[in-house]
Amino acid sequence: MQARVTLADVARLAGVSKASASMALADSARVAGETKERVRRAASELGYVPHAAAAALRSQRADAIAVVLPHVAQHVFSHPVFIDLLEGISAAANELDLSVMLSTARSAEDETSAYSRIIRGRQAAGVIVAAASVHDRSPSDMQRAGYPVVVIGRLPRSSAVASVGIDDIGGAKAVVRHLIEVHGTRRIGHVSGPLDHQSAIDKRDGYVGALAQAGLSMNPRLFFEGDYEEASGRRAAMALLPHLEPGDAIFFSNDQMAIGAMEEWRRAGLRVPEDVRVVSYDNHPMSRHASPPLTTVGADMVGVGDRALRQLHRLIGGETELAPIEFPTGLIVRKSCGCLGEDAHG
Amino acid sequence: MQARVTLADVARLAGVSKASASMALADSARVAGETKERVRRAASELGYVPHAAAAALRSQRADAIAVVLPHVAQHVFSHPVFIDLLEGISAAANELDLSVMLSTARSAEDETSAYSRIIRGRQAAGVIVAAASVHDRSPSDMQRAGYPVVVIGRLPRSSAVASVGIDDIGGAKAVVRHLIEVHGTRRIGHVSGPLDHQSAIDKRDGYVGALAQAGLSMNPRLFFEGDYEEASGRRAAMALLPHLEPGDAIFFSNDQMAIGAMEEWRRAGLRVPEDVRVVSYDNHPMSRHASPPLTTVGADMVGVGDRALRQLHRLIGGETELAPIEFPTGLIVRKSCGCLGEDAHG
DNA sequence: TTGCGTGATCAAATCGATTCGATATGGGGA
DNA sequence: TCCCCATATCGAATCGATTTGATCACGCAA
Repeated sequence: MQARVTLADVARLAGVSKASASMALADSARVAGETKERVRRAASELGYVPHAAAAALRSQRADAIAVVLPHVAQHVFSHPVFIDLLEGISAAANELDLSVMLSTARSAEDETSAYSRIIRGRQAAGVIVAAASVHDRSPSDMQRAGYPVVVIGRLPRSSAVASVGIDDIGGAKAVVRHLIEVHGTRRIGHVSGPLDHQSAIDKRDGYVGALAQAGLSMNPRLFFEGDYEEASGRRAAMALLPHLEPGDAIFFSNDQMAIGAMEEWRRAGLRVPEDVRVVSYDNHPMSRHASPPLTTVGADMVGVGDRALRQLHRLIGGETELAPIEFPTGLIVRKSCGCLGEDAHG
Repeated sequence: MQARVTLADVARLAGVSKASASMALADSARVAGETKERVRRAASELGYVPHAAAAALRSQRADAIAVVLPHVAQHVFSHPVFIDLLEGISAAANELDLSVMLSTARSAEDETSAYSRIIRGRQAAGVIVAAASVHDRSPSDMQRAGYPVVVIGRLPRSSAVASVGIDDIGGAKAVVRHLIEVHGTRRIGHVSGPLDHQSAIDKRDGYVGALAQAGLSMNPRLFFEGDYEEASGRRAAMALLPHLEPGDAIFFSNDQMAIGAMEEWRRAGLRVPEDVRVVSYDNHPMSRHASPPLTTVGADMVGVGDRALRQLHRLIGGETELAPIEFPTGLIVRKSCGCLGEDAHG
């Protein structure tokens, strides 16, 4: 392994002091333009790469941010959604010259220790927390302690933590309204996500709201609390089956549960959408290939990741009191609701 | 933000010097047991968390590793596969008290700069590179420069870089042999991945090998080089269509292309597996829900990630000349090959 | 010619932990 | 009683960059 090139080497080659070299590379106004040029040339000639730890130590700031995925979130974000988030975060981080640390915690203790190690050890200047449960106090604790935190997902209005979320209420409303207005459906059931998660709460609220606006009310027999996993969709399918009447529709709070349920129903001889209409949420890549292709609700998760990182960057930069950001959703109409126009190809 | 607790504070509370405190927390044999205990108590009482940058600077080693996903790999690993890898890496890293940095590069220049920033800046003690192209020199360059590198994916035998891969040759052979031996198929085509990637090369070689062993040879009209994306599966479907004869089979080198192709064929009135048998590779979650469910080849990608991290850890620890590791694959028989036994549920 | 102001450069302190040669302490043997 | 050795602890140097008060050089005005 070749010897490290240090700032002292660069300074020596450029014929200036370490101080000037450092300031030159930081493009400070205190050094003359000609000197800057000379230092920069020396640096690139030697292939100088600053030692991140040394810089971080002296300047007391890290050029990395952490993405924390609490274990409770592992199934809240579907894989593709999480990849999109990471992609958005990572691209924005590249642009802002920040490194991204990934921290997945498997248990609750791991979680606190991961938080501590990363934040208090100053490995990262701030944290993006993905999909915390509404009971999770860590984000607000950390924020109160003065650490920059951005939560991905909508937060209860009372929270003071910066967040970048999705308008799940609006998304759910839109897809339920589609059932009511386009298909004239009047009995609409719901398979929710785990109701200690804001996303699940919001989708349920949107669903209830859309019903109410149409003068309908929800039928408790057509409600099932799932956990976003496919298996719970299958369970929901069986639980709802005895109460389904011709022309009913079910709104699943994610695609995976809808897909599991549809397979279960097909096995039971039920046809979608002829016997029961189905709509869902997430626009998971799989939803396009389901049979029938799912009518669902999507959002720009890459954009969410991007904005989350930028918000965090502003917090790190000293800004405070950032208003929550909420991304809009888009209705993706396919066949499972009873619309025939679009093919799986679309 | 509360003031940082530093090692000096801990030492003061414990009534020892910084030196002893440091050695106590590192569980060194040079400090007495009773002292260790006192220091540990003081540390936990104050909530001491060591400053990672300071430790890294002095000891000249980082407690983080980097996962680099070159831009060329973005579509080589499907999302679920990549998530599994990350999960394995991340879990093992937690266990070994290492942090994980994620670096995705969008362009080739970004790539070198990302490598440099992370490695030469000593942010990470080593790197796991996912799915480099066979033309990518960076891994071996870095390895030659003395940096610990583990590549995920099989490498050409000549390479001296540590790797953790999948036995794609064996996997491809197994699934093609299934077509030959169980279904008696004699005309078997192949839609490969991009042939500058080892995984694509290996699957093609496995396919050719299985044919040869059965005394069959490949028909060039039934070959198509795709790029692992669904759209290229669709293109392959159209390109192969005119040359398909009843009873033919096509081996797709990943599930996404197979799914795209099957949809295209269905639209053209072709039935799978009645008119054309289909097998593929990856055991993507979607493959189970395809219609018909895909017969495919899977591997333990979480395990691969885990082993990759552990190999890297050994390299960092000074071991050298680690033999390449190759994970076995498993054949997952569903309906697309013509087998009827298993249902999508399985 | 001298003095002063300004912009460029420099030397030295600093960040927080680790490391190692030096020192203190205490017990056992002569 | 005295000395020596082993063991436990300590002081100070160190990692590499950043930062800031101090110094230097130079040009211009008096």
